[in-house]
Amino acid sequence: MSANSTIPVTETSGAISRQMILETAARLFRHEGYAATSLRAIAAACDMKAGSLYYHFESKDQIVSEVLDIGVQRVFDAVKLALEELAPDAPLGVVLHCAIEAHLRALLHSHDFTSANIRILGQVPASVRESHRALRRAYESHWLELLSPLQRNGQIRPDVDLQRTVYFLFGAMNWATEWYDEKRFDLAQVASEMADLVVLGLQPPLTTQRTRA
Amino acid sequence: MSANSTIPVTETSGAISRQMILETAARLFRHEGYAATSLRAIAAACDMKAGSLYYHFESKDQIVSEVLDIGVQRVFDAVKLALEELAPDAPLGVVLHCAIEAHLRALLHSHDFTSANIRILGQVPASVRESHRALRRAYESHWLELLSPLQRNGQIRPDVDLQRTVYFLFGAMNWATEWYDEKRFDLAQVASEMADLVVLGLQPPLTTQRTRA
DNA sequence: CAATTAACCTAACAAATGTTAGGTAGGTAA
DNA sequence: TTACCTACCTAACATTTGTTAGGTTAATTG
Repeated sequence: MSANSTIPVTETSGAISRQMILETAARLFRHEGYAATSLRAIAAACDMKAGSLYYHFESKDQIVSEVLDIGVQRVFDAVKLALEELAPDAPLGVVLHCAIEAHLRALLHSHDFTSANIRILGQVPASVRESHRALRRAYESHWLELLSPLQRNGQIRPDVDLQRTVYFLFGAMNWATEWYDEKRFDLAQVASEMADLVVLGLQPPLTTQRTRA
Repeated sequence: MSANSTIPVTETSGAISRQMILETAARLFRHEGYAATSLRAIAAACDMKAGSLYYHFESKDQIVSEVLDIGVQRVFDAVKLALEELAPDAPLGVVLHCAIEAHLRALLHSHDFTSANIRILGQVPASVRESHRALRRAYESHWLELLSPLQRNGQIRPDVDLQRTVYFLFGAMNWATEWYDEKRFDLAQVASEMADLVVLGLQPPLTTQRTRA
């Protein structure tokens, strides 16, 4: 944390390596799974040897633990940032579309951390999963607090259970890691369709379309 | 396949063992993941030794391959069976509720095969995943053929992309393996809420509720 | 210059892995 | 009884695993 006066932006070589290890681990975890990704494979992809990883991390558990946390944090930050740019009285459709697109973009485009998170959460040791749960809960709560005023507002049917709705939404979004292909789909359009489905439903409107609540 | 005239229903002891191995493997795969589940662990849970598994199966790949196929087939059969009991002109809400509940029930209650399927699909060797894909495609198509006439019917908005809708639905349903707890939730109610969300959407109806299309 | 430190490597360890070859107890059939 | 077959077991194999102890090199610091 000490300021370097001569070389201002350069991180230490160790911090760079550490970052590369995490990114490599995330990529391998995502594609091969947790147990199938060996420390030797991670090290080799970083042009290192397995033993050297222990200079930066205490154990494999610690590596995967950081990967998991970074994964949620990235989506969390992306969604928060996107929502901050909205007007405070933005209607339900706009809010959901914005949040969904931010989540999907962080999940599918930006980094391997988020995809890895979803894929391997069920495979890591219980202790790792346990210590990771608080962050996931916090992200879940953020969505609840996003929808809650909109229901009090009358923009969401009062008989809708928001907790379950968030589960459904997370499922629909996170499942995209299984089928989304950036060559075949347009992310913005996928986000629009998902928001429309959730807000409007499948059934056609009963009255003329230009009605305003 | 030869008929046994004296003991009619009894399967051979080998077939019973084979079945037990598959069920045990499904349970362990589901909870521990693919790579973390050793043949010795599967064998021990069956009161056997690892080498004996090779009397019934050629390899670990073959075991996991059968587990995957059984997993999809169970949901497939359950959904088909449930839909057969519906009137051919049943409205969208009823059809979806019926199919969703059948899928969720097979996924969450009946067996470990379906949960294992979702959890470990991304971890198995590519060759196994490849040979398993046809069956998954078939199940996906079944849902498409379920919704397609309803859209031609006018019960689904014409601008909805059904392919994407099925993806969203699968995600919402399959994600339930991550949060569903049979002590805390009622499966029938969860299915109802999900069907309502997809059919009606979150927003309140614009006109009086007793309108009929 | 000497001393120190950061960032690796080498080489090994005990344990666990999928898999195989060959053996064996118990029932069935001739 | 004899022969055979089913359904296992034993014991080993070659790898691979996470992890550790100790060594090495280059840069930095005093």
